Amino acid sequence: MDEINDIYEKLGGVISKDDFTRKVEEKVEQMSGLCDTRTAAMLVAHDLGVSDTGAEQQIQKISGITPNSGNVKLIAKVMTVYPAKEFNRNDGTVGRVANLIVADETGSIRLTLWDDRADLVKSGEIEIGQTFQIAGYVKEGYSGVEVNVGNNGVFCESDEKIEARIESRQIKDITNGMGDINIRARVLDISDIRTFNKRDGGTGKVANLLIGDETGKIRVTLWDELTDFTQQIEIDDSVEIINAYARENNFNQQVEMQVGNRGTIKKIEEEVEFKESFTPISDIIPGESYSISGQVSGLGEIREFNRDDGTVNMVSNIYVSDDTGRIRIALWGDHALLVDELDIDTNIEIIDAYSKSGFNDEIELSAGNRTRINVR
DNA sequence: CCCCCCCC
Repeated sequence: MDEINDIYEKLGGVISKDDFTRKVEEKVEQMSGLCDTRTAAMLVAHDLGVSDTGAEQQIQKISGITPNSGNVKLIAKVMTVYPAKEFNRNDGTVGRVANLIVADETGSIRLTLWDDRADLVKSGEIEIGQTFQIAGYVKEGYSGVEVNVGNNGVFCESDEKIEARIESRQIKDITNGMGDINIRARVLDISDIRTFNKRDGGTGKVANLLIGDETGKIRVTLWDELTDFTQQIEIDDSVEIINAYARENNFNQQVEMQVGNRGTIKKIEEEVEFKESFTPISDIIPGESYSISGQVSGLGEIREFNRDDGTVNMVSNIYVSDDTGRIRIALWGDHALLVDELDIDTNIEIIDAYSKSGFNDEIELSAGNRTRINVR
């Protein structure tokens, strides 16, 4: 308890030493181990209206934290808790590390807890929604600026009311290599769950969503347990994704969002707006993905064919016209069956079809399994 | 780490 003497001295006798010690012990108990004695003493002093306890430092708002902020003190709410991990140090001891995302009213930041503090994650004592007084040092981590809290830092539950803000990115601003992406968006398409063999011999699961906001749309890849989420949502639901990262896909060079074991996705009540943008048929050039809206102006037959790998598929061709032109659409797989339901002049939207130079060097659209077709 | 861009 000697460590709290200097704090008691600063109180100038507003309380007896015994009462102060008792209050500190109560505070430690209240915090159920989430607070060390010294920090508890500072909180008690603060409760008594004495804030000049020598360790007071201005509370830093998260939006103002930069890689050069050094030691910072903040009060923030836990938004995401990642599992604690153990690792072996060179000296033979076992280190522990855990990450959180915390937020205040100005933004969010990654918090890295070490050793004893990481153990609080492992023991389940840190929950989403709790608010903490935090003191740590800032450094540039592999996915951006983060606050590190080791054994010399402060990590202490606080009853301060924090209006936490997770800043959502807009889809148009997502670029290759970006990390810690938070986004709210509308679900436009949901894939089946596929399984695959991992390099290490295990089995993995993968599923995709297409999501959109006011600024665009992007494909999202969900891995392993997160694929179950595709069973819990429907098209036009809105979702919030926390901590995704963006990577360029290596087969068509599109930037996609990945949600791995560090990310979360959940349904939200707020409805995110999305408006499909349709390209005039005359503006279509080969090698891109397009959405068009028009009327059916030609109908072909369903045809079965064998692919090189021996599998059987089917295709039908239709033509669609708008005010600017007319284009052939190849409907692949199940889409081929649609010709039986269409008439000339039926209004149709072909969404996310791939353009290429086809038969007779004319540009055509391929409606494959990532294409949606609306008939109205 | 996973996958459509295939037909005549």
